[in-house]
Amino acid sequence: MELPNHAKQLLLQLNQQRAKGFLCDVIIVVENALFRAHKNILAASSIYFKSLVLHDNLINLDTEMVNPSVFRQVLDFIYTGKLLSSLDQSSEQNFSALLTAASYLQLHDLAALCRKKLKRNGGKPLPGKPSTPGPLSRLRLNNQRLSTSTPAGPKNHYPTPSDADQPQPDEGLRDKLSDDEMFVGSSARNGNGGNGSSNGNLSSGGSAGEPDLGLDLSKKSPPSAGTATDALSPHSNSQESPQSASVSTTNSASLDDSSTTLPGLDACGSETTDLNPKASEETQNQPDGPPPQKKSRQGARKNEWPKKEASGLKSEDHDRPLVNGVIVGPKDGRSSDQAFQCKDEEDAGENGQDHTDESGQSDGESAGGRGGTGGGNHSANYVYRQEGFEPAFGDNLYVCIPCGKGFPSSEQLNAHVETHNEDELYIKEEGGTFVKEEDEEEAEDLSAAVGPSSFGSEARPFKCTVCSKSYKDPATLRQHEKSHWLTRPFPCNICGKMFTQRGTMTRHMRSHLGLKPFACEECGMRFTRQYRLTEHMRVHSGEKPYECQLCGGKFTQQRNLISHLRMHTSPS
DNA sequence: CTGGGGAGGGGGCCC
DNA sequence: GGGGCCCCCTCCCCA
Repeated sequence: MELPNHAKQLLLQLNQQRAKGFLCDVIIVVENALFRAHKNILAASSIYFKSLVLHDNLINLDTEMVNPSVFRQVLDFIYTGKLLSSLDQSSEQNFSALLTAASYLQLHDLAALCRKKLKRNGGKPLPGKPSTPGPLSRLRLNNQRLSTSTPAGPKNHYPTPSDADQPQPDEGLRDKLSDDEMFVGSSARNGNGGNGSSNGNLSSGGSAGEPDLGLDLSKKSPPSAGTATDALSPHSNSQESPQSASVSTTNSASLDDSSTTLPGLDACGSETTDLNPKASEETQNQPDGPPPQKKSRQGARKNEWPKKEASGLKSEDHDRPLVNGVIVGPKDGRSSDQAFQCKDEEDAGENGQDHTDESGQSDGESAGGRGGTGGGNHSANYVYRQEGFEPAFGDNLYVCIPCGKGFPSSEQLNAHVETHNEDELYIKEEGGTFVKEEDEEEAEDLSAAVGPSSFGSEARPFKCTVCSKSYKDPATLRQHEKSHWLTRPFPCNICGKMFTQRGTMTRHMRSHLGLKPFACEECGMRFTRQYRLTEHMRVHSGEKPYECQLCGGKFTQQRNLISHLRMHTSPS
C-alpha cells in the first residue's frame, strides 16, 4: 500500500509553508537578503546545511559564493527539485553561479544538474573565469572547515582574502570537488583582494575587510534559566559547529517568537519579504509564559515591532548597497548627532537623492589603527543634507565636512573627498570650540537634577584632540575618537547603517533579526537588552526610584523623570 | 482634542 | 566585547 504522490504533496506543502514563513526555524542571510526555511529540509538536502543548522538558527552565507538571486533559485530547487530558471536566469553565467553555489553548499544533485546543463550548452563548463571572483579558495576554505573537527580560527571569524591565501589543501575534501569545481582555482587571490581592501596594512582592529556578518548576535543569555526563556540556549554552540568559522551563528530561539517576524529585507523581492500577518499573529499569540498584565497593550506593542522595522527599512532601502552613504552629522556630542543622522538619512531617502552610488564599501577603515596616513581608498560619503544647512550651501547639498565645501552631486563630493588624507578624516569642529547651546544647558541642568554627571572630577589624562573630552584610559579615548571619524567603521550588513562601535552594530543587528534574549519572568515579555528588562521589571515591582524634586512625582524610568522635568522647566 | 505619564525601541558612548 | 547608562523617538493610555 502506497500513497501516490505522497512525497510530492508533502514537498508542496512544505514549500507553501516556506513561502508563508510558517514554522520556518532558520534564517539564511545572503548579503542583505534574508531567507526563511526549515532546518529539516535543509539538513536533508545537504550535509553542509545539516551541520550548520544543527546548532544555528541564523546562517550567513559567503556572499562571494552565492548571491541572493542565486540562493533563491537554490532554495527553490531544494524545495521543489526543479530548477526554475526564468529567461534571464537560464544564461550560462547563471548556471555557473548556480554551480558555484551548489558546490559551496554541497548540493551535489544541483551541481550535477548545472554541470550537465553547462556541458550541453557548450562543452566546457565554467569557461574562462568563474562568475564570482576566486571561488576556489573559498571552496577550499569552506571544505577545509568542514573537514576539521575543531573550528578554524576564532569564533565567528569570517574568511578574509588572507585566509584564502593560506595554502592548506585538504585532500579529502578536494576529492569531493569535481573537476569542474577544481578548475576554477585560477585565482589564488592576492592579499589585497579585488574589492578594495587596499590597505595591506590593516590593523588588528580588524574591522576593515572583515565583513561583520560573522557576528554572534545571540551572546546574551537569559537572566535566569527556565520559564519563558527556556528556549534560549545560554551558550553559543558555534564552537561545536564545524562551520562556525564561516557563518554567524545564533542559538537564540527567538525564532519561534513573535519577534522573528522579519522585515522585508530581501533585495530580490522574493517571498522572504512576505510578512504574513496571520502567521505573525499565530506566533505572537503563542503563550510564552504567563499572560502579560496589560495584555492588550503589550499585544499592540508586539505588533508594532514589525511595523516599525518596516518603516525603518523603506522599500527604497532595498535597493541600497549594503554599505551605503554615510551621513555624518556635526559631532558636538551625543544626542544631536543621533537625531541628525536619522532624520538626514530618511530625508535623503525620501527625496530620492542619490547618495548610494559611491564606491560603497567602507573598507580600509583602518579601524583601531590610527597611525596610517596612507590615505588610500576612503570611500567616505560626506553627504550632508540637513535642512538648516541647505540655504547656506545653495544647491550644493553635498558638503564635505572637513573643509565645508559644497557640491551639487555625490560624485563630485566623492571626487573631492579623495583629496583629503586620512588625518583629515576627523571632523573639524568649528574653531575647535564648542558652543553650548541652550538645549544642552537645559539637559545639563536636568541631568544634574536627576543624578551626578557622568564626567566626574577624577583624573582623565587622555584628552581628545578634536573635542577636548578626556578619558581615563587610552582605549576609551581611541573608542571615542572614532566618533569623529567621517567614516564609521562598522556597517550593518543588512541595512548598511554605519556605527562607530562594533557593539552598537551588533546590538542593532539583533533588532533586525528579532533576537530578544532577555525575557521577563513575570509576563514573558522579551527585550533586546538587559537594561530594558531591568527597567521593565520595575513595572512589576512597582518600584519608582526616580523622584521629581519639584513636585514629588515618582517615576519608574529616569527618562520619564527627565521628560517630566522638562515640563517644569519649559516656559509653557 | 490635548497634555502628561508609562513604556518599548533604537543609537551613542563611556566604562 | 559586553554592560550600563543616557538620550531621543514613538506609541498608547488616560484624565
